[in-house]
Amino acid sequence: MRAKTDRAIRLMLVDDHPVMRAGLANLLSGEPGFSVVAQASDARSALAGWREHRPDVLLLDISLPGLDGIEVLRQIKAEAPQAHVLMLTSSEAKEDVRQSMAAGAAGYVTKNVDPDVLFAAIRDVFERQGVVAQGESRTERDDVDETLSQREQEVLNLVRQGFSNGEIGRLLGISRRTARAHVSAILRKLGASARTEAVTRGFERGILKI
Amino acid sequence: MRAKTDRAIRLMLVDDHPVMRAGLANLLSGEPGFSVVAQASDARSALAGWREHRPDVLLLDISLPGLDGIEVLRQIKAEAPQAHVLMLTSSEAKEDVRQSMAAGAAGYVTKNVDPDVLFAAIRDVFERQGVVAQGESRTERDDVDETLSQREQEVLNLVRQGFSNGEIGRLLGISRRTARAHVSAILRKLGASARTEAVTRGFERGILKI
DNA sequence: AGGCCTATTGGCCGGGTGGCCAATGGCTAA
DNA sequence: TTAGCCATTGGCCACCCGGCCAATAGGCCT
Repeated sequence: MRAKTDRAIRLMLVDDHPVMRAGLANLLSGEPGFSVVAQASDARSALAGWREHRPDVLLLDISLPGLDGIEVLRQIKAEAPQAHVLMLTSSEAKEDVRQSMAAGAAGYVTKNVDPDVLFAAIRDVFERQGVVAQGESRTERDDVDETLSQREQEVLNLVRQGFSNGEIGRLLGISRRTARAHVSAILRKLGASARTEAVTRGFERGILKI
Repeated sequence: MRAKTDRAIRLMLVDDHPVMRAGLANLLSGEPGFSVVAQASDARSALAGWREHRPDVLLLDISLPGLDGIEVLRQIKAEAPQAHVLMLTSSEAKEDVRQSMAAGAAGYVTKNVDPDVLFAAIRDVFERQGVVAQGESRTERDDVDETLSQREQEVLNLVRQGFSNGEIGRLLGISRRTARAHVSAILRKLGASARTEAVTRGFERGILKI
């Protein structure tokens, strides 16, 4: 089932949890065909390490100190569109999946899949390129996925801070009425009956981050 | 630095991420003095496995499908108060630390510590018993820690769902005015200026869970 | 016993909320 | 080009919010 070359697949791991990184490195090193050539725990060193080692496949976590993992992905794809990046994260939020795929991830695997699935995903990403093995999600809901516009996300981030419509208007340089219109759109799209519930939905869907 | 006995410390791992579990098991097995005797990925099998194997130290994650890891901890301490349980989780929320320690955890280690620290924590928990190696937290804030009362948490959980004070009153069988009083207390304790912000703070502090 | 926290309830009131009506211009996918 | 979404703005209006005033009662710690 493997490609023609028998060189091990050169991997780089990026995860902000040393325990997870060490465990993963151990796990992958024990699997024939894989070779962990670099590791990083934050965005800056992830980019530096990737440029230096140019791994065959980059395993990228989303929650990182400093820059977002997705932001790292964007930068890497910007300078090397053919890069193979496999998102490996705990986040089951649709929003993260959506953004990752939009940013050019070769795959998206949650940490609640079996190691075998991860191995297979890595091989697939390396050889064929593609594959979105997403794993079971227990928090996922099958809501209609109404995406918030840029402006609406901006407004939601002010709503979560407790700002009133008037304040939001002032902060964004628009009228109070317009802020209200955005909030109404947010409520409709998130299926919320009040701004308070909209904030909750925002967190649940991964639109808002802690 | 080790105890008098040279038997390996018998460990049980509970984490809902197979990748993390496998990695941890690998990592710990490679370290002399540790022996992983059992693993579990959910609350039910965690309790069953613990009863069967009675490990020297239980490494317990908090986010689990079904019951909370803290709930598992409570049940275990209820039937075996001398049990050594080391919380090993990604959560840096004060609330989780507080509840874990209150429930009798022997230690609390976040996954963003180095493996060596984890090893040391396990040994300490086993031998001396105690130790709260908590690791750096990047989201942690140095707020005053005003704890919400039971009733207030109950109210906050209704607030997050978008209920009005009147509805909360009806749902809890109290007057609208009383619900308001609780909300006011919540706002004061969380340093929020509006219920919307209170919800955000709730998520940030780990009082509310996604 | 006195102090402090919690839970409970009341009224007054300025300001905020969100649904409904309706309108404009820009941009994009079909 | 036509349809649809997006961002923008306006008024009307019933209802909700949260601060401030004040009060009663139980529990717990000193």
